[in-house]
Amino acid sequence: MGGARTALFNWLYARHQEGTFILRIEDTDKERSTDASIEEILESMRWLGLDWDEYYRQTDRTDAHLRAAQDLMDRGLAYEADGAWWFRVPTEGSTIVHDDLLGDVTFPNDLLKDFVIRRSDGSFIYHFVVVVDDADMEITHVIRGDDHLNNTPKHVLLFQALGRPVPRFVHLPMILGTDRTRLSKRHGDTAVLEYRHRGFLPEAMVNFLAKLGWSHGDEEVFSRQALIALFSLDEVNKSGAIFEDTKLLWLNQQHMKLADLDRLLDLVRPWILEPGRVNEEMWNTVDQEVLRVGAHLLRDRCKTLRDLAQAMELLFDVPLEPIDEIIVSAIQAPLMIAVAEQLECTDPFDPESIERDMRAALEANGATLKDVALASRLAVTGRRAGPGLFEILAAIGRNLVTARLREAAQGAGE
RNA sequence: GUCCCCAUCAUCUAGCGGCCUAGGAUACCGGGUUUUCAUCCCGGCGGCAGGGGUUCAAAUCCCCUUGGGGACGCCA
Repeated sequence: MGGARTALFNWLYARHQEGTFILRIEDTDKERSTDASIEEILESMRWLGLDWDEYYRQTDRTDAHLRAAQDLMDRGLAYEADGAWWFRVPTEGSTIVHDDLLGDVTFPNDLLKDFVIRRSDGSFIYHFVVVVDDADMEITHVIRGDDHLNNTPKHVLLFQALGRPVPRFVHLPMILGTDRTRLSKRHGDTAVLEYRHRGFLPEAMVNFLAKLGWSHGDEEVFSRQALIALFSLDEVNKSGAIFEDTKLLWLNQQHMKLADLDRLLDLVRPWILEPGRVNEEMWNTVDQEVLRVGAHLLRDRCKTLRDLAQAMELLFDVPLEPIDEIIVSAIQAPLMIAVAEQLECTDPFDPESIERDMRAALEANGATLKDVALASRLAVTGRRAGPGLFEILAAIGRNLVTARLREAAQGAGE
């Protein structure tokens, strides 16, 4: 999650500046960097919509690393010991890191020790490779996590030894878990893709992550375009933030309300099909307008795509999965039959006509809407709560509505 | 232990010396709207870690303490 936030800030900065966003996989540790772990990173980036202009793996650039290391050896700035190549750190003076966020941070050199740049097996160490790559790729801004601040003097020294300009640094504060320690797999860090699985919208995740450390006055809800337009390093915070998903849930709801309806339907589709009650054919043959209107009515009370999918199931011709018990009294049953009969001829089948005809039918039977409102809602939707009765009836459609009314009336008193 | 960073409500934060008896958002609690629920609107709860300075004036600047985090690998 921390990596995603770092990637996002880099991406926002690059896009805002209309610069180049390079995705570089730091795979110099064979143990850590597997095809699966790299694929997860790529898929997370794709899901979040963080598109890249160039792509590298550091291990693809070994030739360049070797040339740079050999250069240091040739000039006596590095030496070999125990089969590894070591960078010689000056014993005197100090190294200053100019950080655009934190200001100047001074590290006495005598506290730094010589460090390995090339392992005895011939592979290179991250600290060395990252500097060579940044220099070769003419990276202007190094925006990364706070945990790298202590490594930065090493990097500065290497840039200087290589005779290359030192880029600008921005060290972002850590994202903390609810236990206040750095977010890690052991302490409740959830993979980015897990949030996709939980039914979050990528733009909500992006909005949330952006706000974790960046703020723009009192504004809370940002579209991707707005973030690109407004993002500025000047508005980045210096202190660590705890990752709590209560606000993420709220943001997701906000973005679901903002989302284009057709896109929302595409996104919610897998969740509706997943339980298996609604199949592909039913999805394809149902009136699209039913889905659009239904999604529009239902999304106001949903936090995630999962919630929405569960709610939208009632739009399909499948047995209701009642959330609340459907209770129809012996007195209500004939009234509901009368309503069903009336609705067979209601035309058009829209909220206004339904309300008018329903009230008329009830009045003709000496009853009022109040007598059957809740029972009808339960019969047709399987729950006590939901959108306006006439709106949801109209959205569900005549056939399902009348069938469910009759079915519930028949089961009355059981 | 050594070094580095950070410090405003439970959480995310605004604040860059006077506009602050500290503003917004989430969460929570009330009220309104809604035939229901949600949305929405209104209100409430709740914080400048502590102590010294500097200044006419400090949440804002400086120092100390405390607290939190991070780094000290032939990991990144």
